[in-house]
Amino acid sequence: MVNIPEAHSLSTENKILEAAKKVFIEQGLEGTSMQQIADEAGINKSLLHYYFRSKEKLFDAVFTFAFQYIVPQIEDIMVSDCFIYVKIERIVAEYMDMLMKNQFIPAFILHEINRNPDRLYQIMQGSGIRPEIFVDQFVEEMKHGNIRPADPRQLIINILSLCILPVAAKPLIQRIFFNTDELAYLHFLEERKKIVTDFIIQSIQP
Amino acid sequence: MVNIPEAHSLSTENKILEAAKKVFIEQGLEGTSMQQIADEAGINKSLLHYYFRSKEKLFDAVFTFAFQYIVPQIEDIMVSDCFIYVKIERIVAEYMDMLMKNQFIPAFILHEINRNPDRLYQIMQGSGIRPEIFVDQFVEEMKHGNIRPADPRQLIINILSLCILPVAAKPLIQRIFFNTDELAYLHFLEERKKIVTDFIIQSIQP
DNA sequence: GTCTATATTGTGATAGAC
DNA sequence: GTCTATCACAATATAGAC
Repeated sequence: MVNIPEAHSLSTENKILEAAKKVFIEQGLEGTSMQQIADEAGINKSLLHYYFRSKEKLFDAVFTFAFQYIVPQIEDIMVSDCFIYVKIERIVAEYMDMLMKNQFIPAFILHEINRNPDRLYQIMQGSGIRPEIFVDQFVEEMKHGNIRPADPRQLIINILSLCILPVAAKPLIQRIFFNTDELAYLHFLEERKKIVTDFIIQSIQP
Repeated sequence: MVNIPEAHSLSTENKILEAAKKVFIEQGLEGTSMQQIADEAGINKSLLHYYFRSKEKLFDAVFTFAFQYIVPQIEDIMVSDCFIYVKIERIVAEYMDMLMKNQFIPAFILHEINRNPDRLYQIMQGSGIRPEIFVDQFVEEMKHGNIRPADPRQLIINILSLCILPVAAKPLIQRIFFNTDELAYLHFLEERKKIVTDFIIQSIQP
């Protein structure tokens, strides 16, 4: 095969997707117009409909990306075979790193979760996300006496809450505590990794 | 004064405000049309512009309400003179109660925080919200040796995260862990009050 | 595949009768 | 104060030339 199949086409499709990610994730479905996405991608409005049939379909592609991006990244760490306390330390650090690099995704997902739970259900069906992995791992560790007996669901939500909300509410916290200083807040989040890890580990020690 | 001034007018204005609260908070600024609000209020579209000049002005009224409703309610508990551990227990319980009764407000606020930080700044200026109260109280308790030395801002964010995110992400968590069972999730949140309180208190004990 | 032009519907907002 | 009718514009989406 000498020809590179659809090389040009794929490039345009990717330009659209990248532009749509940026604008949709920052402004939401209704807060975004097709014109904005076309401008961001540097192409014509009609091309959006050529590659994706409708605004909804384009949004679904972006939402699927964002959801799969933010949820299952940490499964690999969870099923690795290091000590549970090390796992938690790595999950907190890597998850917070990822969130800091994608600051708008948490509020974007939270908004969509509440605005359209049905779409969420579709996406979850199609993706290989397996929350049981985390529950099972914690139950296993409890059996072995490595962590204190407790509801593993509460523990999972504790970890996620402490990582996600400081990013989802960043502009507010940043203004209240740091006078909108960007670097100061990033430093605050960096310090937070150890604080959250210690916080969690202390709560599960037998 | 025998006449009840603007009795009829106030009633309509309130109907509009209540309808706007419901629709805006569930669907956001751009996700809501003036027609939806008028339908919800059972009145004509034009009346919205008669009482509030524009969609933005009506939204500002709703956002101000939601923001002032969710943020400063717990200041009173904080400045009361009971023991700090009792304060935290009461704050967690009352705050989670309030959030459970207003399930859509957290994601609504988080979305607006990211979408329009400037509006947030205006609202905060106008309201009497004083985050320093919490910082000062914790610093004071540290001086007296009642709680372990730590960054009070991290502590405040820990408490808020553990209370807010489980409500903001309710439809997702509910589906994953409880198969969308409403009562089961409310029970889960009810149990959570004690878990979060113990969690926090353990982390601040000297 | 990419563009221009256009169809069509929905939006926020206003004018004016009552 | 409340309604009907209507404006001006922006939105998604499509048709058709190239």
